[in-house]
Amino acid sequence: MSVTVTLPDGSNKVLAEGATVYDVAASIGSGLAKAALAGKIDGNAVDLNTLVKEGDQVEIITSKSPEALDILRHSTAHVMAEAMQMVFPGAQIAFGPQTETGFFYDFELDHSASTDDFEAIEAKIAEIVSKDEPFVREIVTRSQAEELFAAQHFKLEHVRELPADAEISVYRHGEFIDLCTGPHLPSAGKIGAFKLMKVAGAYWKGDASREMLQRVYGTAFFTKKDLDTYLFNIEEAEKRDHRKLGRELDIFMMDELAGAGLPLYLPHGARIIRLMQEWLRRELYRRGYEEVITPHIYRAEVWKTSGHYDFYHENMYFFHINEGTEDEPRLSEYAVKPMNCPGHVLLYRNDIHSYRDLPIRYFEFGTVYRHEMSGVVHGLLRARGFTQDDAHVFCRVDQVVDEVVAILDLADIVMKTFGFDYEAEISTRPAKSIGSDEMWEFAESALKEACARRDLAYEINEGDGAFYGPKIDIKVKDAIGRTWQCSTVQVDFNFPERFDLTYRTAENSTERPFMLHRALFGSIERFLGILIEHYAGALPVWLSPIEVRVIPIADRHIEGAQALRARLEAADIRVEVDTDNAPMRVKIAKAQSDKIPYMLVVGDKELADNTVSVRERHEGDLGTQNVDDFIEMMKQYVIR
RNA sequence: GCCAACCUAGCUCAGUUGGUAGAGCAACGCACUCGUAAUGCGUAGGUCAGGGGUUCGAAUCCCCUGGUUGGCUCCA
Repeated sequence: MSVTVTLPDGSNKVLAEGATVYDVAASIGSGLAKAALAGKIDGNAVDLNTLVKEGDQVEIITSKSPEALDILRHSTAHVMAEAMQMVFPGAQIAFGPQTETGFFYDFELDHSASTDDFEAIEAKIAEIVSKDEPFVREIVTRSQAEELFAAQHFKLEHVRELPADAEISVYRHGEFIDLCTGPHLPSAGKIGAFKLMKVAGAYWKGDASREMLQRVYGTAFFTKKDLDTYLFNIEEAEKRDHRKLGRELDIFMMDELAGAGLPLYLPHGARIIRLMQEWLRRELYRRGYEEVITPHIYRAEVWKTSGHYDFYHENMYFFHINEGTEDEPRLSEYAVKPMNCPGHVLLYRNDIHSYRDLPIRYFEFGTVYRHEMSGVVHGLLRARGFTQDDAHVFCRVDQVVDEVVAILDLADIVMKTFGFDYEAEISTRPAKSIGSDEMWEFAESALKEACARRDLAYEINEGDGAFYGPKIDIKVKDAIGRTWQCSTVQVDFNFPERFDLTYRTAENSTERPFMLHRALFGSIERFLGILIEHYAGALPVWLSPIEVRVIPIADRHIEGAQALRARLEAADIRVEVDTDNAPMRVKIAKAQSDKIPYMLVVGDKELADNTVSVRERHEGDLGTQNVDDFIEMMKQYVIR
């Protein structure tokens, strides 16, 4: 008997009797294969003829397939668990999947493992790999599984939670046996290169109330060369880390005296943030937004009305102040705002609104403070104090879709302007929520309709909405492929209700408006952090804190350089002069590492005939230009 | 908040088994006055994150606090 399988190139291949997927793989020049047939076969040395009928389509995965690396890494995780049990006798094993960049395995150990143990563990792994023993799949009954894992309480717990009809498969590798659905490499020798990366803590089943396990991260590749490339890329990514560049380019700093997650902006950083705001403010004014300014602190009553006092208490900064006398104290409680909504809601409530006034769009560059848990702060990307480009749109039911479309439109302009690709997600009603079914249904379909109207593809994030309404999130892809949540559009049923917001209809009745929250940058600081990494610090000219640096060749050219600076400043160009007593090429090198877009070299020649020698940071020497021509060229970078 | 590691000059980092600190860059001074990615010489700079303990002696070992990093959890 023989079967026909389909190979990766689309051609068919007839399998001889008794062939295994690995025979197929070998015959097409690959050492790794996985045959998948309705989930019944995986990449082990299974005799295809026992499982595949004539005419079945069998997919063969070779080491060139995208899935292959996942399989390799998951197999490496097994080998690592095997090694860990030798280095740490009695280790309890939990789960060990592959990840985007490698794999991990969770353990419960008598003594904490640390990176100091990596050498010993890696040596064991290498030893196991060199033995090149096969991974063998077995199907077992539930009672067999319970017996096999009698000494592994996490595995045992997992076996007992498997549904009654589940097929239970285990993989043996040498002495090591693991509960696992597979697939795996044919044998451990296929692991070409591996490296343990770091240790971390992780809760069993991701549940903070369960055991804290030790998670060991590693990565693996088919070849040493691939591993080296990966490690090199990590180094490159570290070079563009916004925390490193933020310090090198004088953008922001942190001081432990100030407190965690509280960045201080140096002049360059402040400049960039103001440029971002200046640009956005113009776009918003053109689209019917009105800028407002609201307090940074409010009496606790505001937060009791909004619900934050109960729901968000542990993330807020509260303080008390004596508004009485020393003898007769009268304590008032205040909190620093963790969001801007209440201010805008109070502004709306200040007046009676007609249906004709809507939509009302209030925006604010609102700095908020959230006491994030100590373990989560991360440079500018997750800070405790940050500024949102926050806006709230109060509108009628018939305006919701149009408003959301307009917001998506603007989000698209923002992302294109800053050079980002993005993806959209719609988050729907969570288990714990307020509002009627009709409201949720209306809001969710309004968001979907808006996306459809803009031809914006989106994923659905089931049950991940806020308790007060559904939302569209826009995630930005940065230069190294990571995604960050930035823009958000949310429908809110909570605030209009709690603050009793109303408007008068054409029939002179009272109606409750819809309230949309929206932010485009999200947090300006987070957006800046992503920008810095995206451009490796070389921000677009229009956002560069210094656009031009004038470089006098010798000391006698400094005076002329200062005169040139004055001319450029008069044309609103952000310019400075390098007056250091250093050779010109040293000044050039300095300007390059400062990522200054344009360097203007001036010496005897230039000063004599009113020209500049222009050097662009990426293009290099552009030759000589008239000063007036250069000023004219720079006009394109003015925000207008 | 949890797990682990880390904190030495402004920055990047050395500092062997405990014997009371070092380099490069930056800064400052002098010389050089230079044509597109780093000129030479010199000077100064540190309660080794802070506090407590062990010890004849602590950057080094132990404890506490703060901060940082990587994860987990969280992210109205």
